[in-house]
Amino acid sequence: MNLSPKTGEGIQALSEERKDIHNSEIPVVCRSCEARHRGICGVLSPDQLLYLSKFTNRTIYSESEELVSNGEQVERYANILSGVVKLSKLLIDGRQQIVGLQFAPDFLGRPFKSKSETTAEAVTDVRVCSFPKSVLETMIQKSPELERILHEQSLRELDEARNWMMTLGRKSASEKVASFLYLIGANIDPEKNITMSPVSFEIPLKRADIADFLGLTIETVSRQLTKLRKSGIISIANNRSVVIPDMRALHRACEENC
Amino acid sequence: MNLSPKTGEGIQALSEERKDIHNSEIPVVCRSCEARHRGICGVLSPDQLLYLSKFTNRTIYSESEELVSNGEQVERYANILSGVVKLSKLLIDGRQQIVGLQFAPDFLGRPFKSKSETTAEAVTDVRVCSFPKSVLETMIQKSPELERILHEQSLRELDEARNWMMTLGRKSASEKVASFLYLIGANIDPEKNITMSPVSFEIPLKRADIADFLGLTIETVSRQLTKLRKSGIISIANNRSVVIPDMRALHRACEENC
DNA sequence: CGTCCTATTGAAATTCTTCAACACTCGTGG
DNA sequence: CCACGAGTGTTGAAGAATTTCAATAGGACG
Repeated sequence: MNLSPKTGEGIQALSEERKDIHNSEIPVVCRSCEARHRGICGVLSPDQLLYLSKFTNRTIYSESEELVSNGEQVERYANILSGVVKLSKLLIDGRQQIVGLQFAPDFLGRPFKSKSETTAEAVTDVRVCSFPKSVLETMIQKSPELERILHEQSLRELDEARNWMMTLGRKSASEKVASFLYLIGANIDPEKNITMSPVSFEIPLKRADIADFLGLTIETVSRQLTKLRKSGIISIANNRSVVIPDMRALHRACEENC
Repeated sequence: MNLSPKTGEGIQALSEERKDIHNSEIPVVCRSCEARHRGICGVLSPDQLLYLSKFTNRTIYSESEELVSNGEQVERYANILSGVVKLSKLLIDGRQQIVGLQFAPDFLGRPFKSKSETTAEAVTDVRVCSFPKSVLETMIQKSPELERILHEQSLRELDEARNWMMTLGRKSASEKVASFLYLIGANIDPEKNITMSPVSFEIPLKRADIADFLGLTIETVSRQLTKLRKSGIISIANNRSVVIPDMRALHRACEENC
C-alpha cells in the first residue's frame, strides 16, 4: 500500500481565530481542513475527531502517481482533501477503463477487503488524509452509525457506476463526451445550482484519461470536443479551460432521461 | 411500488422433519425457504427471523413483469427466492442499458432512498419474499451489525458494476459475449468451482436482453454466439441451452486480467 | 534549439449497426 | 388438423460510426 506518508505536510501551528466555543475540542490538524465539515469527518463528534486525528497522516501525490496498485494489500483508508483520483482497471493486453473518478472530500478505499481490484492514481496533484483501516473499524464498533455513512458513500458510488454503465453501453461518442463535460461541470462546484449558467472549469483529465473514462480513443474524444465547440455548446481555451454558456443545452446533448 | 403481494403463495403447513433442536424457533415460512441460509436471512437469529417473518409476503412475478418502475416510490425490500431480475435504465429515445442482474438470494432494493432510478423487471419467472423497508430499518437500529450485511452486498454490487464498466467500455463484441456467458456460467451454479468443466446451463435472457446488457444489437450478439460456437468454445441447443466444455478457454476469450 | 508530451486533423481500415429477408416455435382458432 | 400470426433468432449486404495509422502543430523544459 502506498497511502503511507511520503511528503507529509506535518502539523502546523495555526494562528487561527476561534470560531466558536467548541473549537478548542477540535484537533489542530482538522481545524483548517477542507474536509472538516464534509465526508466522514463531517459526522464525527469532537471526541471521535480527536481520536481519529491521532492516527492520520497527510500525504501529497503528484500527478500520475499511484495511490493503490492493482492487487495490492491495502491497509489504510483516506479522505481526499484536494485533487482528483481515478480508479481504473486493465485488460491483459493493456486496454484501460476508468471505473470511477473521486473528488474531495470523497472517501478512498474498499471497506472489508484488503486486496484492491482496481488501481487508484492521482489525475491531478492530490492531497489525502489517511489512517489505518483498523482505526476506523474500531470506531465503527463503538459507534455503529458510522457504518451508515460509509454505506451511503458506497451506494452513491454504485449509483454513479450504474449511470456510467448507461453512458458506456448505449451512448454515441458525442453523447459520451457531452456527458463527461456535464459530469465535471456538475461536480466542480458542488455549491452552485446545476442549472446556473455559465459554468467554467479546467478539465482535470488529459485526453487519454477522458478516452479511458468514456471507452473511446483520444482521437475520437478530440474530434467530438471540436464538434461540440463548433456547435456552440462549449468553448475551450488552452485545451483545458472549458466554458459552458448553457448547462441545459449541454444536458440535452447527453440525451439523458432524468 | 409493485412489490406488494399479488400472487401470494400463502403459508403452508410443512410436515417437515425436525433437523435440530432449534428448528422449532424457526418460522414455518422460512423452514423450507431456499434463501434461509443465504443473503440477509442467513445471518439473522431465530428471534430476528421470527420478527421479520411476521411482515413478509411471498410474491410471484412472471417473465417481463415489472417489480419496480423507474421513478417509483419504493416501500419494500425483497429477497429473490428464485429467478433472475434485471435492473435497467432508459435514455429518452428508448435506448436501454441493463445495469445489473440479480440472482437468488440477492437482496433487492436501494437502501436509504425511496425513489428508484432504475427499473427492475423479471427476466424469468421470479419469486420474491418482500417486507416493508421500515421493518428492516427497525431491525438495524436494534442490531447494527445487520447494516454490515447490507453494506457488503452494496459493495459486491459496486465491484460487479465496475467490472462490467470494463466490459462495456473496452471489450470487443466477441469478448463481451464471452464475458456474458462466463458470468452466467459462474453464477448459475455457485457451489461448483468455476474451473470445473464442463458447465452447462440455460441462458436466462433472450437475445434482446443480452444485447441491452452488453451494449450491442441483437444481431451482433447472435453473430458472436455463432462465432463462439463455430470456434468450439461453446455449444448451443434450442437457442438457450449452452454447454461450455472448458471454462478456461471461455475465460481466455474474455481477455480478462484476473 | 531539440526533445518530449499533448492535442488536433485527415484518410483508410475496421467494427458494429441498420435494414431486410428468412427460419423456427408456439399457441389460437377456423 | 392445419393455417395463421406473433414472437424470437439467424444470416447477408450495405451503411455508419469509430478506430487505426500517419502527419502536423504547439507548449514546456533542459
